[in-house]
Amino acid sequence: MTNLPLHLQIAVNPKLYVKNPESSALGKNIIQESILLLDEIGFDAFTFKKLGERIGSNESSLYRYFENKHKLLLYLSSWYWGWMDYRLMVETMNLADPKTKLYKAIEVLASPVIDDQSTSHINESILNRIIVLEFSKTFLTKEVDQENRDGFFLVYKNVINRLIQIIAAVDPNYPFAKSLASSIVEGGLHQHFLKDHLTTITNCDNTISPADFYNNLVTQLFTS
Amino acid sequence: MTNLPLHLQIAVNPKLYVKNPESSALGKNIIQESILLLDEIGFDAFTFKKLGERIGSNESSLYRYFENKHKLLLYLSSWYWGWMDYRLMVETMNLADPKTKLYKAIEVLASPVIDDQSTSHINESILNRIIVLEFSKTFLTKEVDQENRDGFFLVYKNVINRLIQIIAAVDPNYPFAKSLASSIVEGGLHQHFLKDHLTTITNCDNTISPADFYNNLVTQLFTS
DNA sequence: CTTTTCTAATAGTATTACTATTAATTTTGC
DNA sequence: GCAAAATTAATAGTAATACTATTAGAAAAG
Repeated sequence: MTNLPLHLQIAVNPKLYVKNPESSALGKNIIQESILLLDEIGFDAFTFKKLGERIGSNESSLYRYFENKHKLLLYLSSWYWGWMDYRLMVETMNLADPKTKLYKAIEVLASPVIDDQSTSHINESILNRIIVLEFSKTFLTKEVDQENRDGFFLVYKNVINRLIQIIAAVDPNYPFAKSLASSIVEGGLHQHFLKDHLTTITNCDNTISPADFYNNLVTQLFTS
Repeated sequence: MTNLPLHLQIAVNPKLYVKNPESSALGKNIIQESILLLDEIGFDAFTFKKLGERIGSNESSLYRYFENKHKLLLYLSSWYWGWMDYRLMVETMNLADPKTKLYKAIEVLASPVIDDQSTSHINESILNRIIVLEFSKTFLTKEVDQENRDGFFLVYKNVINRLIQIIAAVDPNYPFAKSLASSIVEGGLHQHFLKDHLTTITNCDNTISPADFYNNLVTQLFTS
C-alpha cells in the first residue's frame, strides 16, 4: 500500500469548488461526511439539506463550498483519481521490466482499495465504493463536452495516459493502447460493481479480483 | 442489418410499466417521443411534464403508463437489449465456426447502430445513443439488488450470457468468459461514448469502431 | 479599534415528482 | 342500440428539491 506523505496534498481543479474545502474545518467536515452519506444513501437521494443536518450546519453553508452536488461528486472523483495517479506513479516508478510495470499498474488500478490511514478525513476504501457506483455519472451528462473543456476530467485522463505509456512500453506496435487503457480503468470499476450486484455475469468474486482478469488478458495479448 | 419481422414484438417485463405502452396510440407516442426528448435533453433534465407538453398530453396521463422516469428508462433499455438479443441470435445462428461466430457477435454488439426501418415508432439509432449515455444509470443505483431480483435486467443478462456461450465455444478452458463478455458489452458502449466526448483516451473514431478493438483483442486472446 | 471579510441562519422561489379527484370519452356486453 | 364499465385526460393539489437573497453576528486584518 502506498501511503501519502503527510506534507503532500492532492490538488483539485479550483473550478470544482466555490471555496476550497481544505481551507477550513467545516470544509473538511463536508468532505468527510459527504463520503459517508453518499455511501449510505447514494448520489440520487443525497441532498445538501441532509448533509447539513448530519454535520450540524445549515444547507446554505454548504453552497458556499460547492455549487451543487454534481460539482461535489466531481471534486471527490478528482481527488480519488489524483490519489490513484500518485499511487500509480510511486508503485511503478522503479520497475525496469515493462511487463512487470504493467502488471503492477493493473494491480493498483483494479484491485480492491484499502484505506490509506495517512489522510485523516478521507476514507479511501469507502470513497472507492462511491467511485464504483457514481463516477460514471460525472461524465454521462449532456454537459460533458463543456466540463471536459473546463478540465474537470484532467486527472482521470492523466491516470489513463499513464497506463497508455506503460502499455506502449510493453508493445509500441499495439494499435489499441488507448482503448485498452480506458477499458482497464473503467472496466475495473465495472467488474467490481458486477461482483457485488450482478454476480452471474462476472468471474470476479472475493478470491478472483478484476486485476486477475486484466492481468491474464494482457499476458495473452502481449506474449512475444 | 437484421430487420425485425413485422409480426414479432419485443416483450418487456410487465413490472416495468403500469399500462403496456404498446396497447394504445398514446402509449406508442410516449415511447417514440420519449426517445427523441431523452436524446435532446438527457435523462437528468427529462421530466414527464416536458414530455407531456411535447405530445400534447397532460403530465398525469403519462403516469398511467410509467411510474416514473427511471422505469421508463428501464423499459427502453429492456426493449433495446431485447432487440440486440434477437439480432445476436439471428446473425450468429448459422455460423458453424466458433471464431467466426464470436467475430460476428462482436460486430453486432459493438458496431455503430443503424435504424431498423421495420419498427415504426422506435428509432434504434437514436435509442442506441440514449443507451450509450444513460443505460449505466439504470443499474448504478442503491436499488439495483431489488430490481435485479425483480428481473429488470434479465434481458441484458441474456445478451451477455449468449456472448459467454459463444466465447466458451471458442475456448472452453478460458477462465474469464463471463468477465470478458460483460467487458465487451459494457466496454463497447463506453468506447462509443469516448469517441464522441473524450477522444484522447480511445483509439476509436469514425474509421475504427469499438468492434475492431474487441475483435483484435479476442483474436490475440484465442490464437491456438 | 474599526473596517472588511467570513460564516451562518432565515426565509424565500421555482421546479420536480408525484397523487387524488372528477369529468368526459370510448369501449364493451347484452 | 344503449347502459355499464373501463379508459383517458384535466385540474388542482402536496411534499420535497435545488437553489438564491438578505441579513446579522463573529473573526480577522489593517
